[in-house]
Amino acid sequence: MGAAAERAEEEHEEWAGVTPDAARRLVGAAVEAFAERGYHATTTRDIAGRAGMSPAALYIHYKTKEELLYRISGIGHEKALRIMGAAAGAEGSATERLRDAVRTFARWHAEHHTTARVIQYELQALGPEHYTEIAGLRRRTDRLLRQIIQDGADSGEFRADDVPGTTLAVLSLCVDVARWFTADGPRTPDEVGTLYADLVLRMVGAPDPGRSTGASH
Amino acid sequence: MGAAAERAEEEHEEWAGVTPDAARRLVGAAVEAFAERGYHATTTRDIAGRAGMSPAALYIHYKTKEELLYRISGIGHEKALRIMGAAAGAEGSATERLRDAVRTFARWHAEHHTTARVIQYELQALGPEHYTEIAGLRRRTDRLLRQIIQDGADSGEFRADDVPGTTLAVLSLCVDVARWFTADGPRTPDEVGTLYADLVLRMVGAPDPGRSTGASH
DNA sequence: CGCGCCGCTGAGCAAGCGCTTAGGGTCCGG
DNA sequence: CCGGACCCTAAGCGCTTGCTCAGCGGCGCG
Repeated sequence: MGAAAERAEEEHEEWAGVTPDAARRLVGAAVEAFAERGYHATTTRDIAGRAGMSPAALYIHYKTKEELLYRISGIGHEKALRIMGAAAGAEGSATERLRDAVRTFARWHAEHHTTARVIQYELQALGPEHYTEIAGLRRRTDRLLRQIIQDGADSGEFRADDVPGTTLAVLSLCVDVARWFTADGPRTPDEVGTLYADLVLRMVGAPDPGRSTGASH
Repeated sequence: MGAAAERAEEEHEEWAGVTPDAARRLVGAAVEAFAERGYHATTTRDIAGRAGMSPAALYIHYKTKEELLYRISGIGHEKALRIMGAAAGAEGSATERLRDAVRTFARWHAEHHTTARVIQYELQALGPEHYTEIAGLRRRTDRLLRQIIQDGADSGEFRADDVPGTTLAVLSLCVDVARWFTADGPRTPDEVGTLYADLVLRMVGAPDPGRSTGASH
């Protein structure tokens, strides 16, 4: 399966793993609503309404409104972790892996900016034990990226005096895409990914000639 | 007045311009609460309680809870704009101005991370006309930074193929400091500012030798 | 001392919240 | 034809929310 087909499949139904159908419609509706107004400003009546059901129907599939957020956060962060893992586990130099990591990670945050906004900015609304569980996924993502940067620093490809600080900055940069990105903006998710990969490679002082050609059309 | 004295004065009373005393205590309490739990999850009873008053006292000084957020946003974004303006208006090369801009802007977002979190991440809770007014301040800040980067690109100091995109990334990086920074973390606001200035200068391909010496103490 | 004013409180209202419960369709195996 | 499993809805419960209002205490002024 080619990269394009793979991406199309991922995109087609982001919540394909959620069954039955009504439960899936509810997650979709909740993501939309949470991203637009925030978790606390969203009512269960609003979510149910968007999914085309009565308010009570929500509670057949989810115990509480918080559980909905928890499911969304879990699925989303697992996806983010898999994206980072694919880039980190690939073969190639630290430069190549970092470029791929930033490009795909930033692109995902743009493409799925509603989901990403929810899972990155509404975390504090989770209950304590759900929060720590999700925070664990985040830490694993963080460690994967840090390892790439550490590898590049060790091999001399990168000039990174402060590896944890640089990791933090790169992650912060990618995650924040979810905050400002809109589908009607001037940039496509692909362009954001490419731009960010270029910027980050320069940020870590990677050798320059490998830069891609930028926006192409 | 030296830089240290100036910073100490700014810090001493962030809301010094707000009178009378009770109104100032309310803004302080509101910023604290909004930053911790978010605007919608914060109750007027909580704000009043933190300020040591009854819930009704809030409405003597502010018409609505939203007006409190509006005042906070206004003061905060004006401060952010002044910081960026000071760096942009200073004399020196684009490199020097960009370093100064990123250093002070990121440092402010770390030092006043509670305020910054509120003004940067709770904007959507503002009413429509208050929102557009605050968005205007943000656009002015954005333009100041873009001009610095444009100057550097024009003079050949920077290699920035995509000036608006680079501006967006730099701003995003600095703003997002407010999300992850905590006072008990491993980095001081000063260190964050210095680190970020170094990272950004490399990101725009500025000549390297000007890098500062990093953490100093 | 007396009076008005300003800042504040105690009590509470209407509305909206998350969530529950009793019951009604619709389908399938027998 | 029946009976129950499965989804769903209408109605509404208890509670909290943003906000209001009548009234009170202490201060400055005459």
